Amino acid sequence: MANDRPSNWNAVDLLPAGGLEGKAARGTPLRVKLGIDPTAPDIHLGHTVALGTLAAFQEAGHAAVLIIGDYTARIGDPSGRSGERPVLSADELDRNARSYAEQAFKILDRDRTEVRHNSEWLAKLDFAELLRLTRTMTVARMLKRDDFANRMAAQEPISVTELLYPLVQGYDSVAVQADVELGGTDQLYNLLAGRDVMQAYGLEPQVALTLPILVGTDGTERMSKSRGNYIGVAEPPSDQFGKVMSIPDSATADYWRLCLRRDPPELEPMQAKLALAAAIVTRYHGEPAAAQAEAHFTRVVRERGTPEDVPVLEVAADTVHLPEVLKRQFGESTSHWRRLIEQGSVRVNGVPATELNLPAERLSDALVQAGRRRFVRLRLGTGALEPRSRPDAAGC
RNA sequence: GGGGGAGUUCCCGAGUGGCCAAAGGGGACCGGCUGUAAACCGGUUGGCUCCGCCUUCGGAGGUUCGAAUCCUCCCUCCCCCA
Repeated sequence: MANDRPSNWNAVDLLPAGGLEGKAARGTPLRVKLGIDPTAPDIHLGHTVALGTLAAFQEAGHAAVLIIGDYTARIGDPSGRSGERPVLSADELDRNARSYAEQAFKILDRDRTEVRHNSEWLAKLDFAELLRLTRTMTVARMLKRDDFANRMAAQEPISVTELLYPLVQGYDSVAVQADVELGGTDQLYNLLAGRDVMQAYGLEPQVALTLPILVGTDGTERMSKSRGNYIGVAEPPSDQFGKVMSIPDSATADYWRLCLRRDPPELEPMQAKLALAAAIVTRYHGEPAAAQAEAHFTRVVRERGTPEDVPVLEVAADTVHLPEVLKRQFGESTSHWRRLIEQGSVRVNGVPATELNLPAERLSDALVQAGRRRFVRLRLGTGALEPRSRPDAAGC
């Protein structure tokens, strides 16, 4: 049936040829593995490409095995890396692991997903077993892969631990007896190494299915938290909407296919992107939230209006130092806000601010806008702006 | 174990005694324009009680009127030979 066709899986590679059909012919549900290392607290749309395919296998009646790489994260996957990954603390990894699984269920069917943490078997792996594992691979084969070859050429460090990564990932496949493993195209090497490891352990090698890499909001680099070009599945609706709108037009079609597993609609670029943003927000927050996010976008970004909900900040009755107020509300430094005020991009009640201090009489209920999208309403109160204001009773 | 090289502001990367808060690029932010938080063009990009002051160039000392730049020791990393 149509569901079993690779086109439905967004697959780039499906190796070996015919392998999947062969396994499917057994008639029993396949065990489809996807591993995610909890290196950051949130899942973003980049992760959802493979998760979506895993969900598609689920729908087709196969078994989804989601591996939270709480142990492999300690090694650091070298795939696509130009340098070593920073190692997170055990606490952080635990926290991340929890939120990962939770967020993954926005895509997967919770009741039909087998979630495993690879610490379950890797923590018990003893040295003899590790040695057995390392004999399945040669250094020459390892160093042939692009990531390492490039780093060698650039005289950059490669740790022995990193070399171990593909083997350990392969060991995961042994542990869960995977029939198929999913991963981005950058995972091809690891997925194939898994085949060798399985064979060495007397198992039928898994089928490797690779998926396209989703570009981030910049439209060129792969989506990743560390590059700051990501759209998180747990982000607030209006942020998701805005971020989707910020992707280049050229990326919209891919987003439709990879994030939503749908064909892009035949619309003008702007309309297609608006529809995409709405569809993505709907998926993760529901339709009402999507409608609100779109309204917010239209109002604030397209029409340059004021949002419906503006946060209120209490300030003391003394003259208010604008940079300090902005720093309080939005972070950054007072120097940063000074610069923006100089550039005329901070408005008080719609008028560009020319002075740094705001006299008390102009302060009451003042709407302060910093740049296009940041707003705060000031309200007189006891909220003393340290350190320049003295403790006074006048405020009450 | 021996020899060589490197650590600069968010990132990459110039800078080898004062003209350095430190070139250039990337990123980010702001502005213009626009169909968007796209594209394109322009500006900004250490901090502060901000036209002056303070803190930065792996760390700690030292030389000097003055050091990212010179000296000493230490830490980290890379390469080559073994």
